[in-house]
Amino acid sequence: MKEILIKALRSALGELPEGTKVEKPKEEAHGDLATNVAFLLARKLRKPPHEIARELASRLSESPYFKSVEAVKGFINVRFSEELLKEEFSRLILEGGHYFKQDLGKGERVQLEFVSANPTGPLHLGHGRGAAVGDALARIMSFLGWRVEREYYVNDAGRQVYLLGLSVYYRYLELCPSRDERLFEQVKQRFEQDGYRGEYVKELAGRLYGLIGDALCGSGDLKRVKELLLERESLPLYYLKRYEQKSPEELCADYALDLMLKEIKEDLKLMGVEFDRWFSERSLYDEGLVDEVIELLKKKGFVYEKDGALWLATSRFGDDKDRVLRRSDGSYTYFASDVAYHYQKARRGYDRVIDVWGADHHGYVPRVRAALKMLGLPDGWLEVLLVQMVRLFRKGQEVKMSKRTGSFVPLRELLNEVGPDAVRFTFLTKRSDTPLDFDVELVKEKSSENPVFYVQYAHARISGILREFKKHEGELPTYEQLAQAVRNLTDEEGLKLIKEALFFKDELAEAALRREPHRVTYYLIELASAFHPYYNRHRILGAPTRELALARLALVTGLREVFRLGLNLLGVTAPERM
RNA sequence: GUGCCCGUAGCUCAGCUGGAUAGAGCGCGGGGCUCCGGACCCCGAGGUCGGGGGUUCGAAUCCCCCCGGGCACACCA
Repeated sequence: MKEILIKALRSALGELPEGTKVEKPKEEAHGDLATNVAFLLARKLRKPPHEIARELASRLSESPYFKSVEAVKGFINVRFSEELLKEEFSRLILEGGHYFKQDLGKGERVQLEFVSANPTGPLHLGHGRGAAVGDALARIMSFLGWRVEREYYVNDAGRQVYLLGLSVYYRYLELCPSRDERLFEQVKQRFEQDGYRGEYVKELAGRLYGLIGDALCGSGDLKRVKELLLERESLPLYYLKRYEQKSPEELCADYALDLMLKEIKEDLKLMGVEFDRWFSERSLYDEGLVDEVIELLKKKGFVYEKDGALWLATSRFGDDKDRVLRRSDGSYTYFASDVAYHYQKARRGYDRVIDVWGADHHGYVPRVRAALKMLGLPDGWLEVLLVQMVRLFRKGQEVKMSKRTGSFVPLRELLNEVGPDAVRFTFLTKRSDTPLDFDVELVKEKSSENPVFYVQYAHARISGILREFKKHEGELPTYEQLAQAVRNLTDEEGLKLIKEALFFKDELAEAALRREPHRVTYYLIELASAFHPYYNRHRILGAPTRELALARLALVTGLREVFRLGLNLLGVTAPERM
């Protein structure tokens, strides 16, 4: 819709001045669209804005696209002509959701990395938010012409993974009657310092014990362990491949990783989120990429040694201080693998990379950006979308979440109780950089009052109308017939609905360009809250004349396309009945 | 202490690359189909947009200061 006005302005003015805006006015009285060009031209033309506006308005009013063009206090307010609206809407009926396609991405290859939670525990609410936002954005962007790849970065290396292994090992030993007590005490001590205390660790240990019995209780017969696992467990066993020189802790870690990752994949699948690629951090080490990138940075002169550690001079590119790549004990930091990871992404040839991170990682942004700059990547190449924390409430009481202490609400629990649609939609009713208070009880109890149902209901209701028509007449009109029938729509409110529906195109574009999927959510709620009153006031099938009935049928058919596409892009189902 | 995010109706939040009279849902009070789906609709009450300065034709929106909350500030992630 905006495009139509912009084109008209261009043909009247040529190049539009910097800062030209076309927007939907808040006030309906100010037309369908308004523009500020007159203000911007005032200085250059040395004429008062209202005068320019008046001249421009009279020129624009010649266009058949507009019913009216008014100049008010310097603004130019236009209203689309009925013919244009109906014509566009006919196209929408004929083309379906495809009508809203636009090639904004121009085939740009963009990688979207999101969730990427450590596989050291089940996904919780915060991860769910990241999943909802990342996936919706992926859907929206790929609909609008970007070539999007979804990726999950698996942190399967490093200290956290070791601690997971340690924790499982400890819980496992607890279960062993024949354990070596001295060994147990030693493990216990380490566990009590840094271990993961969640219930799920006990479950992992219990399952392991069920599989391998006492095999790891003493000095540990690793070969026997592996045989038992292979024999009895149907896991991907990706991590258990090279077990020979591993410690019991490492073996436990690998077992836990396989299992956790499987769980995580199931959680996400339950939510309707699928990734194109699960990228293993370990593989970066295995393939020598960490060393390679450090070597490269060394050559460029950004790496130095101090206190036995290897540092990257990130402060030269906007970071607060330099960062360690390799500790004095020879181990690598997560930062090192992260740099390698992004280096690897760059080598894959993406035009752009979008990382969706939890806001608690925001301090991390400058150092990664600095490293990318050193590697010669352009400034805008990496976009980081920070998703704010989800604060969890139960009956008005905040529940502090921590994997270590094991107190958190698993995503799975919420998905089971509330349903994926409500969960996803709820996460997308907030701008992602606003912290979100999530009262579990409230969402559970109020589930029927959740706005998601309001929107889905609109879709189901229309579907019901179509069913009804079919029941009486045997068959629905063809899309061609409906596209024609739109012309006979006479009521003012129906035309307003048509207009609202067509504006989806602009809202979608905005959502994609600004990386703000929640705009789609709000749009849909608004469209639904325009549709429901209409339904209540106007009979569709029972309209005074058959002509009008068909026209209204065409109207709701087009609306249904919008609801269906919109919900779809949010990853929410559009049910035929509820 | 330093940096980032947030502060809008009783609650949860939109609106923020400046635009015309600040919105929605929930909650609260009152009402509505003999009819295509009542998970709906209609009416109402409810605001110093945290506070104060500044920028300009115009500020919830941009800048500065202050207050309040969150997060981050490791050779942890």
